[in-house]
Amino acid sequence: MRQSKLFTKTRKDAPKDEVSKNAELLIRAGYIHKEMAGVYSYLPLGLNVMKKIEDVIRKEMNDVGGIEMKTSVLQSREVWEKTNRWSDDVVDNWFKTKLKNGGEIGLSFTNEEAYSNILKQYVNSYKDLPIFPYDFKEIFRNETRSKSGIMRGREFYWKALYSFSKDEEEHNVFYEKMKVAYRNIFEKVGIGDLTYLTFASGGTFSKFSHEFQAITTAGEDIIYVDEERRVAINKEVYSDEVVRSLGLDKEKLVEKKAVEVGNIFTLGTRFSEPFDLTYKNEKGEGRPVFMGSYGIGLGRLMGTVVELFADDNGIVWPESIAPFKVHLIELVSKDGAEAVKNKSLDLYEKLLGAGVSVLYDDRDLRAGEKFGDADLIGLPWRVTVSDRTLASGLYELKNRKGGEVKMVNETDLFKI
RNA sequence: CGGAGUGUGGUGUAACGGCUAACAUGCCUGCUUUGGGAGCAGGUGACUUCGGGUUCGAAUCCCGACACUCCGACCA
Repeated sequence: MRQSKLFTKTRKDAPKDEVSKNAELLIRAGYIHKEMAGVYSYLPLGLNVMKKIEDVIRKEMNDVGGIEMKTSVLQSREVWEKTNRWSDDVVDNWFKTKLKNGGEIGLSFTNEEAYSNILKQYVNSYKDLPIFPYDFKEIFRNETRSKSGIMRGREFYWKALYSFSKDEEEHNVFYEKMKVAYRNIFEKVGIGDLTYLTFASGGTFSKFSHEFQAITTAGEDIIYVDEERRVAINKEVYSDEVVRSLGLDKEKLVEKKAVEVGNIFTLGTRFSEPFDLTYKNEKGEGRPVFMGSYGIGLGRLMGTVVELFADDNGIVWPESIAPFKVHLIELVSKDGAEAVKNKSLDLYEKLLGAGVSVLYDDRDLRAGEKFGDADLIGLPWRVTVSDRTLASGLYELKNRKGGEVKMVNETDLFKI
């Protein structure tokens, strides 16, 4: 896209009401707009990143058999009363509102009820299972204190998948697949090395749930990491007994701050029972469906990536989720303006033709400003066209992450 | 929800209880300049979050509300 058409602008000053690095940079670079504490609008660049993250997750979910759908944001009181989670005494962070006729409804704050209620209508036989529906959706939580920029909001976008299996055994097979799928996701968005499968409290149906914790001081959780085995224990369940039961060596565990970028959880029959979500087995006997839940907060993931890779000059996106792959900078001088513009436009169109996403800085600004913006916005590759490059017949290519600059011809540019 | 702090042009800041609320940046005009946020000139833009109070006089002091940030509790 032409940057002259991008209505957002960068700013030099950090917003005074943000301390967290992710929000500060994302606002300065024009990715997001703060509406209120814990609530952000996603501007064109920000939405672009969210979509990229969404695509990465969607692919992995589909690969393990996930089927995408979308549950409603407005939630019925009746449905939630079945699991005893409507009352504010039980769930204290509901956003609730009223219908004109006086009926009370809630804004979705998680999806177990919605899925169980829907699936009850379609699951009758063992032949219908297992199934793995999921959605991407806005979730609302009336947090008493939101913080850390987009990493903990009152409104956030997540992916939630629910598994519906015949029994625990079948569930476990899928659960293990999801561990792999999640690992792939975090690998692809560039935080694989820093993300640890973490044992956390499991609730009623399993000893542990599993969190994916990315190491960052911006995180809110404390975990104990075993570097060799690539696993960790959340402080909330940490004890000598747990360490022993997992076969870990207490001496090797290192305490780290981390952020939970995903979690997978065995629900068992906790939701299927109240909804009477059962199926008939081969013998015609009714059996409760065995469930699991698998969530990833996309905004939090985006914020985590910013926190982990940003440098003093701005954001540094991994290629997989950068809003554009290339930042094409044209630097026009008085004499060669037309030649540079023609060459830039030509390259812009060739790149687009080759399927490369490009942010083309066609604005009439000075070099320093354009470079500063490019660093702040953080696209992986910066290509500069100017009198100089024209004279050499080469392009200047700079890698945002490593910072190395080289002059390349068009063929090599396209190779890279 | 407990504790602490803050609220001033679009943005970031300044202003002892006392002149027409200042500076920077942004934005607009013109000139000049063109490889790391240049320069000059002119211009635009704030009833100082809201509501009360004290005072001859309030951005400034007091009370209340709201908002935002941080620490804690809680949570993906």
